[in-house]
Amino acid sequence: MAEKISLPTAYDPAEFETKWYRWWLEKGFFKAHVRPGKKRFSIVIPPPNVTGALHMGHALDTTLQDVFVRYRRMQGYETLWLPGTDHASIATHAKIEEMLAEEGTSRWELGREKFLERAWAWKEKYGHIITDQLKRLGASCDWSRERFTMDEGCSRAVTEVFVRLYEKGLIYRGKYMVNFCPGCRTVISDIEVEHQEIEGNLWYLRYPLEGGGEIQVATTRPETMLGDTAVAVNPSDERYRHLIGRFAVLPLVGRRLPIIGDDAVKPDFGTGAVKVTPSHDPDDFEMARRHNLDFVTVIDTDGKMTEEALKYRGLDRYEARKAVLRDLEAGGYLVKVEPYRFAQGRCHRCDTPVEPLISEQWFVKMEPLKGPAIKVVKDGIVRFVPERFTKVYLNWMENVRDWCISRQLWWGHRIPAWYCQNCGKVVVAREAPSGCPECGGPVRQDEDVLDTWFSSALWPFSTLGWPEKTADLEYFFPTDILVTGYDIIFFWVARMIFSSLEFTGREPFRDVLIHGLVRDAQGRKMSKSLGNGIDPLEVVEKYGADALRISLTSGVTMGNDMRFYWEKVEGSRNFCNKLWNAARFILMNIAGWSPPAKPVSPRTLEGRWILSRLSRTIDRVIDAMERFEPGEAIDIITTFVWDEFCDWYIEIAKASLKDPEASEETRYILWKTLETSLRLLHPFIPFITEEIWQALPRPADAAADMGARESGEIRTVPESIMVAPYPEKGEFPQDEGAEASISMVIEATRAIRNLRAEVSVPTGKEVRVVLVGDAATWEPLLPYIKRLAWANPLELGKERPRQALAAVISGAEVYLPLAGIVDLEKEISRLNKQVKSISSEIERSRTKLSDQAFLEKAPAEVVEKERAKLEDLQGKLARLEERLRALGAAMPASDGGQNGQDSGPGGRPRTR
RNA sequence: GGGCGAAUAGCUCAGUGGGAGAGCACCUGCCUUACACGCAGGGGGCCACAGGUUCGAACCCUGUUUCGCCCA
Repeated sequence: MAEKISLPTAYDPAEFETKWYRWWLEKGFFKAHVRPGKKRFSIVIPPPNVTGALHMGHALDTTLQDVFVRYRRMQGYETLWLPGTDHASIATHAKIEEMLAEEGTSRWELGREKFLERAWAWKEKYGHIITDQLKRLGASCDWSRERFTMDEGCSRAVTEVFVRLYEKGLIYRGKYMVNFCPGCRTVISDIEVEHQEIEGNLWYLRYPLEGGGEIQVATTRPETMLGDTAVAVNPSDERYRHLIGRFAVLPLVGRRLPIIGDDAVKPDFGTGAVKVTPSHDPDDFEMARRHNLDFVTVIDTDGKMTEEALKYRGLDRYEARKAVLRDLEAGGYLVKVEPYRFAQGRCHRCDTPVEPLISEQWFVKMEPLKGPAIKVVKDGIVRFVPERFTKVYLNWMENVRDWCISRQLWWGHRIPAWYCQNCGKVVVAREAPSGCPECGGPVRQDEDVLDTWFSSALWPFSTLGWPEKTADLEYFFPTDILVTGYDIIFFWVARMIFSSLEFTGREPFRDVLIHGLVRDAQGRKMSKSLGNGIDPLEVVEKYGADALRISLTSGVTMGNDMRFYWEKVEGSRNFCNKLWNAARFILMNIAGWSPPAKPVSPRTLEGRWILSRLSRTIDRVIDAMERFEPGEAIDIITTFVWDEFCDWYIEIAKASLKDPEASEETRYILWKTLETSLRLLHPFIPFITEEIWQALPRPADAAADMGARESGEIRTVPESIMVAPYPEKGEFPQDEGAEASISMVIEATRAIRNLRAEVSVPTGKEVRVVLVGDAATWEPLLPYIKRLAWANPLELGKERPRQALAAVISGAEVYLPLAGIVDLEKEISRLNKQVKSISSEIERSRTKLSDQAFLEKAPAEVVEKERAKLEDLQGKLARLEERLRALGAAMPASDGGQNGQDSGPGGRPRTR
């Protein structure tokens, strides 16, 4: 065994990933500059929660963004990817409160000021964790522009927006039915309520009528009966119509309840008569306003019963339910209980059942804002990719209700409203007023903060300096694309659109790329409670960031969910290893060689072929990228690199390198194809491509080859692949002749390899092969086939060896002569099998070509293709049958046309 | 109740009008000095079902079934 120099034969991403990231940062390649007049590409990151840790969703979102960012940057766009984090009001609040609870204290005990100190300390300590994790993935963000939703600039934008909306009458304060989450201890907006079907009960209650009789009502929430102020029926309901205008008496309480008629009552629900609790049900709230009913609040914001609940006061709402039911039953008011499925509203964040309550809150009036937000999408100025999400967006926007923006929390942007302690005047202002402008009395600021999404709605322009007219805003806004998951279209995307239109007069971005969720291998959502989440950093450590990036993009369709599989990561890593080893092979063979300054036009067949294939690959990749289909783009490149470059070109090149005539060109082609493939791949797998690219030799005058392609701008030699130009269409010539020839080489090689496998001739072992075909056509191809099929000697013969295995290909036959060991019977049956399958294909093709309608209506090129196919098949069949005859086989009862050559395309249809 | 998506090889998924594909898994043979994280070869599919449009349908239309998601 010859000594082997111990080169790293397998690729080890841990060796270089962090090194290159640090270097890119040092070099300032991520930094964007305002260059008026230059084409630019900008994008803002969906800011992850400061408190969070990176999960697969972030990894997917980040990878997709980085792919587009690096692609455009290489294409010469001045590219800004603005990073940052979100203060995540409720989520952070919960974390801090949890921490305080562990210390045995609470936010109430600490007070607002101290609480905020703790929160900021937490943010300073942990806020960079998630951004550091993004760096591990290779995110090429401009970190010099990193923002935080509660930093000074963003906070100023928030105040400005609030004040302007208030002054325009688009923000108002009022007492309405809102969703209160007893778990988070704050009001939440409509979209933060998740409706969940649960198995509950429907209780039938008997309410005595004044003046005798009774009326039965059904409810899923008996404890709220303490707050009833009416009983309602549908006015067209014959059963109850006569009762409208009379009164019922509320059990346990004794209140007089008017019986009213309202169309909102569904006659088929329960008994058709419903109790009306205006303070604790949104529908009842509306009904109460229509009928001027009283409001009695029996549940407070802790989820406990109020004074109005009389003897039940202080009880938790579910305890109260038990107590009320017990008393109702004791009083004979409970008629029956039925199991009943209904939708319960739960808090998006903590899953606690929300409590509908009447409360004074701040709202954004949506009616005037929604029109432009609908128009900009309908007009195609903002486009959703995939397109189907347009409908989701429009449907929501068209039915949007006013947005409750105040939250009973401390961590966040405090509402810029002050109340006069004397006259009660409300002052909304950019700066804290020193006193009441009306009466000079002392003022106190509103205790509440704003919904987290209020600030993130401004993200694309607040981060660029709005409301100032900054150079960044001028140059980089509107941004180009937004990449995010379908789960936050309403929370975030929609709100950015109307906010941006209102305050900048422009759309915040042009294309909204919506991706799906990363699920676990069983298709379940990854979640903390299930414990089925996969830490992206663990994947990076085991397989490298590049492998993770491939497995998150490859074969994935925008908008569809995907599953995470370790096997897929492994396969992705295997591709990296393949690329690595191809590079090793090439580097070994071009050691000491310098690439020429100018592109070389290849003269060898294989050189013309691979550049042609490369050229087609570039076309397809660019098309896929422009259609926002990165999953398709990466597959196109990997297939080219693995299946064409490595499996065929490099194998051919092993011989060409030894040929003095071809070796110089072969080195060039190896280098050029690798170098171009690396640039194609860079947006997807930045680390390994940089590592290899840096090891490649550069042309003496690289600018001539790779730079200076944009008129008016002379580029210096790129220092890094990330600022090297992305391959362009038309960069390499396409050569149909070379492609056709190499296709023949491949077909012949495969046919021979099949025959070898048929008789277990091991790979690499040389055997004699005879090829029968047109000499002028095949002669130049023989050297390739000889090597690739280990066919030696490979004879271009006229004689067909009898003792041989045969295969028929387009325009030739190949024979594997094996004197004495060919089992004639077996060979005949093998060939007969092929006759059968070809015959049936011929049959199908003929039927098609004899169909007058097809000939007339199908496009000429389709018909022509079909004719060529039939001709090829018939040629193959004729030669197969000839072979069978030569072997002395009885002709099979094949119907494929013994005179294949005679029955031309479109020949008379055969009937049977 | 309304809307959307999915249904294609054992598994995970590509494929939007013209010869059913990939990766993994499986079977056979190879450590052919770039790569065993590999090479060569192979098996495997009434493209959910029923209609329709079309010369031609996995693909377009209608309906049905199953699963999932969103909205109310």
